[in-house]
Amino acid sequence: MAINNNNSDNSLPESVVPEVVIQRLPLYVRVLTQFSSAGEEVISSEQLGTRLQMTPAQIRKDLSYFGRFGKQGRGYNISMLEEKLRTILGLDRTWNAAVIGMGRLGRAVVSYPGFAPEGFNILAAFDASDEIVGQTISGLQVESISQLSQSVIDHDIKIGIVTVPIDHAQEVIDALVEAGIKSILNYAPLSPQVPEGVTVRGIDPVLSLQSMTYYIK
Amino acid sequence: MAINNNNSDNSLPESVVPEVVIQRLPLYVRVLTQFSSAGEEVISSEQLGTRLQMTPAQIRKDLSYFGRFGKQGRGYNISMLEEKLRTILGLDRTWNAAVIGMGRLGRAVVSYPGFAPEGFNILAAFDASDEIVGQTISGLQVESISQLSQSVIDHDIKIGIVTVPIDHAQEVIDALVEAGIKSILNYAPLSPQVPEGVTVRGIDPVLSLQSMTYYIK
DNA sequence: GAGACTTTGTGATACAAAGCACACAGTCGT
DNA sequence: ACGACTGTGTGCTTTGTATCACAAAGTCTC
Repeated sequence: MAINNNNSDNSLPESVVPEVVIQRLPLYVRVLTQFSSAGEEVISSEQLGTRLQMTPAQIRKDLSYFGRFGKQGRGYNISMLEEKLRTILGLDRTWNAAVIGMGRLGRAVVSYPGFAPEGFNILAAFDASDEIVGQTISGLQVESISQLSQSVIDHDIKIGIVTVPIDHAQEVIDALVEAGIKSILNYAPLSPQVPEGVTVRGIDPVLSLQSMTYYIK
Repeated sequence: MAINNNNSDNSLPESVVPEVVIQRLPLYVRVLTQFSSAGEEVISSEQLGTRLQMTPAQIRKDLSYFGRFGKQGRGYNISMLEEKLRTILGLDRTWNAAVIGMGRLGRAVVSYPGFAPEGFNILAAFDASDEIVGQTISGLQVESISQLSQSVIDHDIKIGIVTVPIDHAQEVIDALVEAGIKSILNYAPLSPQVPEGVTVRGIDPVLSLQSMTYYIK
């Protein structure tokens, strides 16, 4: 069967690989990194599955979308697999991001030390308020949102992180889309409308809590 | 994405409802609240679907797991449906939570103003470090983790929010489970191991970014 | 280097979720 | 108060995803 899944990006809009699979790959990368720095060299789908609480079969199937990385009777070479997965995901390079909304949440995001080590660099910060524009926060000079388009070009920004209050979130997202951004991380508590080809992921702790309470009872 | 475990064997009809459905209900509640405060009284599955970018059929199916809330030819009464859904989810009451880990992230979480209005009250804060225990942060006296079990009882805490560094996350989660907590919101970048009956939801912006980069290309 | 053992990669199968389509209940205009 | 509409609730179909199961490929031991 083996539909030939090369890494070369043809401009075909739809990928054959299910989105759920893509979302699991970073999980694999993370575990591989851990095992790797623990000095291990080889790992089986069984071990990966135990760690991630999923079946070995699912892991093998997921990986089989992209190639044949394992050796029968042995398992996967950890550093080789990690590198392959990073390349597939585009994690073999760095990505520039902008944060829009420099309130409490935006400040927490720009000063969060977890992005840079993973190759995500926040290079620009925006706000609508004249009070805040011009201030320097975590080493970033806050710009006016009207500068967005230009700044996206200047800094080669590929990712927008939205931390504005809910009532401005949709318009900020529209502006990001207008500026050519295709990947948005949205902290505002709404389901934004975006055109095809734009990926949005929401970070919403309240939503998570609200679905957990169903099970306490 | 995150691995969650649930299986409270209550043979109640509710245990039959797929977890994905439960996770969508808070979304419906949110939109209903918005429409309601915009003065609307009735909404159709079509309108809801447009707003949430899903098919009307899916919304009707989801709701049909819990009863018949709509009127043919008219739609759903907004405030009635909102109330029903809140009751189903257990959002018709407040829930007490504890935050464990009072570093940068934990401080941001306890001072985040988005939880209380939704009925989630953070009543206790914990840390392992002697430096921090005893301090007052956002009106909370930081306690030692050894106090956890007792504090869970004293404050009737039902939700644990984990904001410790990754290398202590599993042990903190174990301690929460040990203390009888069944719902955990995990900010640490790992897939924790928990026994059946405990629900964990992960908040992990890096993971979200890492799966988005696949699509920029 | 032969035979026992391990673990992959994948077709086939089973299961779960989403979407369709329509009978039926209720609404609205005249 | 009746006919044209509207929109729900749901059995059935389709699509999508996870799991099973096993041949093939490789490893390890003596």
